[in-house]
Amino acid sequence: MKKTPTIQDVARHAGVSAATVSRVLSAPERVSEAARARVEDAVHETGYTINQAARSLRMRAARTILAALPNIGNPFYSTILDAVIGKALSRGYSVLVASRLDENPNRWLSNYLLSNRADGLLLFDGSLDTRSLHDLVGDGTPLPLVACYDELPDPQINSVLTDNRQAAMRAVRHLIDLGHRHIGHVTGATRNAFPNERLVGYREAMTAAGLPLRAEWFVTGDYSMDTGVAAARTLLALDELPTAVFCGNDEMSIGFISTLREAGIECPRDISVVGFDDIAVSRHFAPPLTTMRQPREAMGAIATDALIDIIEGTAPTDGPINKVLTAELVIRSSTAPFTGRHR
Amino acid sequence: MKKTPTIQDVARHAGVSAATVSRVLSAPERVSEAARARVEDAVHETGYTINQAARSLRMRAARTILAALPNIGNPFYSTILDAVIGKALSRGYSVLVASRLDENPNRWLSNYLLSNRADGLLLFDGSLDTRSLHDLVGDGTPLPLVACYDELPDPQINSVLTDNRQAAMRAVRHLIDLGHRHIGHVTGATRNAFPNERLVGYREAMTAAGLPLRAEWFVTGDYSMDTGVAAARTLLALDELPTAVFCGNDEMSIGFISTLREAGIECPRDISVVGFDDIAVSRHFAPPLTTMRQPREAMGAIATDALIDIIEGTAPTDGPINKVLTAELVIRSSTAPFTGRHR
DNA sequence: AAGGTCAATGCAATCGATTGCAGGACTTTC
DNA sequence: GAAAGTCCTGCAATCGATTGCATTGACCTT
Repeated sequence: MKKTPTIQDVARHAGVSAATVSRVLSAPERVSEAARARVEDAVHETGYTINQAARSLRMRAARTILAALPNIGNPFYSTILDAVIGKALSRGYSVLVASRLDENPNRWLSNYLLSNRADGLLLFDGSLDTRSLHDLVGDGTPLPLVACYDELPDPQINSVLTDNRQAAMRAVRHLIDLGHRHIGHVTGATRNAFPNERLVGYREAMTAAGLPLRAEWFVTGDYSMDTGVAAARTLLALDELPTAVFCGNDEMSIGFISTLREAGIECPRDISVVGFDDIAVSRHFAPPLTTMRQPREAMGAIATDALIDIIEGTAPTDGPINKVLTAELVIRSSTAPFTGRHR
Repeated sequence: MKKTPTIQDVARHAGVSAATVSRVLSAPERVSEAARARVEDAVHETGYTINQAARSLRMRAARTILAALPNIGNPFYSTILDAVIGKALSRGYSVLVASRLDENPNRWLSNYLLSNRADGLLLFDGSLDTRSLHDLVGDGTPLPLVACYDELPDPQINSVLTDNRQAAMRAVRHLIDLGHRHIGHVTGATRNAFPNERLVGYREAMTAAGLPLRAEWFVTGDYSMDTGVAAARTLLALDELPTAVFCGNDEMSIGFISTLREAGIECPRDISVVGFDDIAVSRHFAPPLTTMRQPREAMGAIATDALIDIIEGTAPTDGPINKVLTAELVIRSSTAPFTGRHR
């Protein structure tokens, strides 16, 4: 029946003013031993919890960050989000999550950020174009923002990301080292103005090894399993298959491999496949996938730390943060030495 | 440089009072055509966005719900969460996410709910015991709460869940119909006082068919792939394997099947496996998994709708909501008729 | 023309926590 | 003993939006 107690109720209980209660809670050393004890008792007795809305209004800070993801259903993002939430919690922040904001990003962003709901933005969605980002950053005081997605954004923007180009090169290099010469690529869609770094890495590795890029072995998907399936169908329609394929992520690899198998093409016997990300199932897939493991937990934690540092003004101010992480080649069973003969 | 505009700024711009601006925004029909137009222009010019903290304080409502999950990294939960976020958005609510709250649930809950950060709780985590729930519900006015997890909770608590017992029975029944008699079970841990409904369903189906429950074919995991692996190792150490196994979820099925394969036991040739949930990879796994599909999107959407109805007081008040959804048997290739001979 | 109705709008209190400023009690120092 | 300093605490303004109540004036009715 009784409403939740306010700081005034606690003050009355302890026989002090609301100001003193507030100080006990946020700067205990500025209050006498005796008063502190009485206030602490009163807090306990009344079951007081701070009203965050009032605090946010007064402090102009919500102690909340917004994580914007293209799709939480995707295990890649959900792992990162897990790390984000953990880190945010340990620093006393809550996490609001927005997903699938393809429809009206600006409405979203203002809805959350310019309205004291969230103090900063962790952006995992590369589909928001650079203009939107700049509009945000350029709006009066810069908006606390850390980008954390595949394509390299504007270096002016704070970012934490893995070196996708290097990683892709190493993945392809691995196939080349195994003796493969006919290497295809299933790319995820390039969603914004930036080049797809994994695709660029593929091209560079091929070119560096003096291998030709065959247009018919290059298929575009969207990082979903279904487009991995579609990619396999596309290749199956050809006269000649590549002996190895670098897939833009593990999900496409899974769809790709399982579709080939239905057609009698076994991996790695007939075709080697390298994926990207090392999602949870990759270890247990049949065959276990060779893949470039992205340090997802580290990504989430580092990006969150950086964002909160920016929000709290404790970040170094000499230029934007541009942290680059390195992916790790995990060799399992979806790749094997090339044993056949070309032509 | 200039701070974000307030409702006062808009009022000055439009030559009206703040009250009128507020009314234009929330009850346009109560304001004259002319004033409305001027205010709308002023809103546009100033780039005004409402300060949610102030609104929450005044309204005693945050238009935010809290989703508490055991683990977002798990694709099962992340799909539900996606639906939750979509539905919440369409009703004008934001979603705060808490994950892994095993450590100190009460601190969490008060931190979020009793402090005007969130208006209600969507609980996906069965590890919070009934006592905690009741403490919450019984605290003065009942806390808007909808539970949404595997084990059937106290019927006093609003809930949206699938009929796990029925579904488990149908899964086992499917194996029996295929001719299997030696059927094992890999169960997820029972995390609270309630019985694990999938396990109960397994037992009932077996008993109903007059089949014996062999203790050595019953293994306990925790719904992770790793415990699926462990379960397979446990069974491999036995003299005699079951010819079919019902796994408590798809992730354990995946770990289970892949580990058996390494030991030369092929699914479904040597052993049939039924999973549960129908997560995204199940379709593309090798073999594609036969499984009980839970209507995850529907679960998330219905639970969210119910919660918001409760928050807004538009829910029917005649007793708690107890919605039960039905899982669907999806037959793929991990199950096959029993062809061998027993004994 | 007086009185009544009604729509439109403004005034001012309110939500609950924070904090600059000032005052009181007490100690230190010369 | 007085001035200066220290420590603790309370007063009251403030953050920005909402809303009950009062006021205004246009228009209608008799």
